[in-house]
Amino acid sequence: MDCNCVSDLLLPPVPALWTPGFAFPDWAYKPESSPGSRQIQLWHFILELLQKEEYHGVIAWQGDYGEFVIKDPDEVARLWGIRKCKPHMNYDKLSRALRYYYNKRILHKTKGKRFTYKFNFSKVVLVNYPILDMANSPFFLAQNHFNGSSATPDCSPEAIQSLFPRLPDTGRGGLFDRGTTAPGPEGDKLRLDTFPFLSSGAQCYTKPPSLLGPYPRSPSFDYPWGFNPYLPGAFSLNNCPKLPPGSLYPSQFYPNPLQSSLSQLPHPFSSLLPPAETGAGERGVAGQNGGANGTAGGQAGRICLPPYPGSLPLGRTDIGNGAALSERETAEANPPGTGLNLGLGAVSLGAGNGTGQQSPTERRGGVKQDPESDSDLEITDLSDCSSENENEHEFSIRKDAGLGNRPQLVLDGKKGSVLPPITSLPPPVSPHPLKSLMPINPHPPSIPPSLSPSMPLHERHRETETLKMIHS
DNA sequence: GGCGGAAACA
DNA sequence: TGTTTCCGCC
Repeated sequence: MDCNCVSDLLLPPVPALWTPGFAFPDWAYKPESSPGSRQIQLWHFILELLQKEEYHGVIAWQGDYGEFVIKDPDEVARLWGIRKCKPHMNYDKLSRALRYYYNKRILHKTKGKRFTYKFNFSKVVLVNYPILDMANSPFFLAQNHFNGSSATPDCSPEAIQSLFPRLPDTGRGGLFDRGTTAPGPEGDKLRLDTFPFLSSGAQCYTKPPSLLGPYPRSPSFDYPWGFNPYLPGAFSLNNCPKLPPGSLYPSQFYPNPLQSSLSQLPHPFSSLLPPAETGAGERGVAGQNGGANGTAGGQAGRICLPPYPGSLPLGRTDIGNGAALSERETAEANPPGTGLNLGLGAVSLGAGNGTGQQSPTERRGGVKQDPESDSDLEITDLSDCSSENENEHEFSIRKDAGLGNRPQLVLDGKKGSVLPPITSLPPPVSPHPLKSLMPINPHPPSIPPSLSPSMPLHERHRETETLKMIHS
């Protein structure tokens, strides 16, 4: 018998990149960091409850940033038990599981306050999040605030390294190049050979080319942390927990996304910026300076836009610039199926929908909330629980209503992007990712025929000399 | 209530 | 690996 328990039902029916609302992206289910398991983890379940207004009676943010109080421990335990098909779950067991997070520094207890815990968001985000978006994550940026001091989050190379355990340890093979420069802001550089998508030959860029259109992914890189930056939405802001407008999260904890530039980050992320980086508007210009060889002044780790002057419909993927686009603008710039809108999606919070909300008490009857809901938080009755993963299919092409019945690519149990219609795919024009940054149908360059590469060199030279004479 | 050890489990 | 279960201790 199928398990009507929520272990399957709660998984987003579509890649979270596409899921509107304050849904957690795929990484929240940790398929990468928990190989072989797509089961929801407790900390994420807690976050889910916290983001649902209807559960504010049982659990809610309270006190310092990241701090929450379990108002109804039994109910939270019951919900968790439902989710995990553990009918005998209770708060004692749940709290033991929460204590398990202490060591992992995902959570810690607020001493002196009953049933009160506090998230270490920097850890939560870091563990699951690619480094660049993490840098732009309001959770991460707000870490300073909720630490209750001006202390910076632990961004030491050791800390970063510890968060990417699959990478080789620090040192020559580590995340950071050390030893060649003195300690300090310039002392430890993210190694570009560890992040091939940051250096990629002669130039550098901030966008995974997949966001700009398909291209032949060859040669393929090995991404040691299991995160492929070329996967759709890998760098998308939509791929990180969204700031629900008017939501559970006090607005003062979330800086204006326009201010959420890397420059706000402490070392070592600040070193990722080109010098004198001030605003998103100048990003492209700065990018031209640093785009020539992937370094700036011999320093590694600069991130810059390619020196392509044309506007790119990048939507929200621009670091520090993405929020400048409204959802509508984003949607218009990247209509579905173009292959350009990967990682984009409407964002709204369930808390604001004002319709169809059920209290936890109402849910106890096992009535599933809004079947059309994108939310993965749909608590159902335990009575049909039999197994946890019977409905999981590791390899499949599935159709989901939310995607207009377009087939969704599912590889190795990991949901991928929606396959755009074949007709929408631009021709694979270049094996090099950067080439995809160029317009698909660029205007023919207005260069004199003498500079045409098809002309033999000596003829070109002669033509050039002729032109010089004419000009003089 | 809160903590952590330990064993079991999937 | 991430819990779940049990337990003794504070």
